[in-house]
Amino acid sequence: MTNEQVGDVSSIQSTRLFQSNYLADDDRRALSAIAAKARSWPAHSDIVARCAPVGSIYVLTHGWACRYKITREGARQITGLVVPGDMCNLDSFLLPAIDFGVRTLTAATAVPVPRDQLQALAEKRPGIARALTWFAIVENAMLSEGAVSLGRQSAQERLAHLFCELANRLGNRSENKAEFDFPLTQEQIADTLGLTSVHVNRMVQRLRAEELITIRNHHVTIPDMARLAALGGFDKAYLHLAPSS
Amino acid sequence: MTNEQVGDVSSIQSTRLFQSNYLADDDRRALSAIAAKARSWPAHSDIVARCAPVGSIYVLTHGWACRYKITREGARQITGLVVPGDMCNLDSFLLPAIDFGVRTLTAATAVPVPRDQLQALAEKRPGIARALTWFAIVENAMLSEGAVSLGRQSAQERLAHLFCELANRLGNRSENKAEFDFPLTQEQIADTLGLTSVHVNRMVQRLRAEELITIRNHHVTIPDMARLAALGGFDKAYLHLAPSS
DNA sequence: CGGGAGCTTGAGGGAAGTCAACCGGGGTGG
DNA sequence: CCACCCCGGTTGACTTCCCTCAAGCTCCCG
Repeated sequence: MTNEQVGDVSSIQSTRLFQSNYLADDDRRALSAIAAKARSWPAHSDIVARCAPVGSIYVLTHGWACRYKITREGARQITGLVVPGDMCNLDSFLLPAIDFGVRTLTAATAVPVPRDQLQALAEKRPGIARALTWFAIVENAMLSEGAVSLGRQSAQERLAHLFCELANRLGNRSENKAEFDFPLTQEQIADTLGLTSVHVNRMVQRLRAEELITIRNHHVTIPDMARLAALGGFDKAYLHLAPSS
Repeated sequence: MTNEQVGDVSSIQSTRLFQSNYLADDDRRALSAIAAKARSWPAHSDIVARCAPVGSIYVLTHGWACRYKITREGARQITGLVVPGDMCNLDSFLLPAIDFGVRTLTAATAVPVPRDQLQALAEKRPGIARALTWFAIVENAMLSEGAVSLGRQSAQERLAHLFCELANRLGNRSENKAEFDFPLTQEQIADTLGLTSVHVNRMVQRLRAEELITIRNHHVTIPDMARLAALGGFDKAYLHLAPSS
């Protein structure tokens, strides 16, 4: 509930791309003009299948999704969580097929933006080109931080880091507290953090025992962001959020 | 030796950015015009310090470098290896300061491209804007693949994957064999793969024992790429190389 | 009320980490 | 020109974090 955007009409206007500082008003109008009709998916279905040709960039307006890859042995690694306002497959802007899949974690709605038209727009409107580059760079920064987490942090630290990141990305922090709807199962958390669901379970319990987080009804509460951030070695600088949040 | 580019004059012309298919001839001329004089660094020195303001993108022409972060506890994670032809800090195109450091691994030379001028160029020349976005997207793909490796592969698999990636990026494969100069210490490999140097040592020995790689005098030989790729679950698709290589 | 997905718990094992010592070669300085 | 030093590679013993397998539980939903 708390992180429902009131008045969200499932349109491109509610997305970070649209709200980018790099866009002028007529850039926004042009973008609105090429956005296709919003489409919805049930939970656990592919928005974009791995290596399939894709003609659109999907901008998520409702629900959660993830980018993921499957190893030969069948293990899954989630390489990025996609929350409302994010682009699912920015890479499709220049790549006709992407080597990862995008799958919904909940029922979700996304606005397709046709690649050809977006490319044409970027050609004529430097603001749009720059906004896209900006998002690619920020995605880069998140992946780099993820590499540090996967490579050099313990399971507990990774969990703390993940919850801190989401609290910031979802943007409903108030002072030192935060809470947000959180639809992931422990198995999906495991696939994000490079762990097993069993171990995630034990570590979540430990975080609970230390009163660092509460998870109930798919809703996370963080009573003391500073303490959780300290545990997870979290510094939001890499998210490059607008100063307001 | 084998991967020296003969005739490399330490200029921007030898870099992947310059050779991008997205650039027209006059884009290339404009790019050459704003590139500053090449600068050299000794081994193990910062090209860009973490969080320091940076006014240029550095395009590496000689030697190796890496992007890295240090955790609170002092552990290092290398988030990307930078080889000749690569950009060290593409992120600086839009970010006035980056939250990672770029450090040379060997003596190295790079060409600084002033950010302001590059931005102005991208504004007027869509080809340049698109080339930059392209590189950001490919960097993204490499980081995503790295996440899979860090999250879901064993030490041996990660090593095999790393050597396969480098063999492809350095572009001197011939049929099923590959060899290239490789300046990293085992500790630096460890920092790349999220391991310790002791464990890297043991696993490298195992790869050697199975005749999958030879390392001598900072030179790697891979007698059977297919076998190493199979071990590392490596598929070069994510590198989005030009079809020629 | 039954079924299933997801959470929880336990026992045991294995991959990788830690600590510590030794080796070996290339560079430096006396 | 040789001795020394230091960095990087190697090896061994021990530890620990996380995985695996397996079973039981809880809650939601039909």
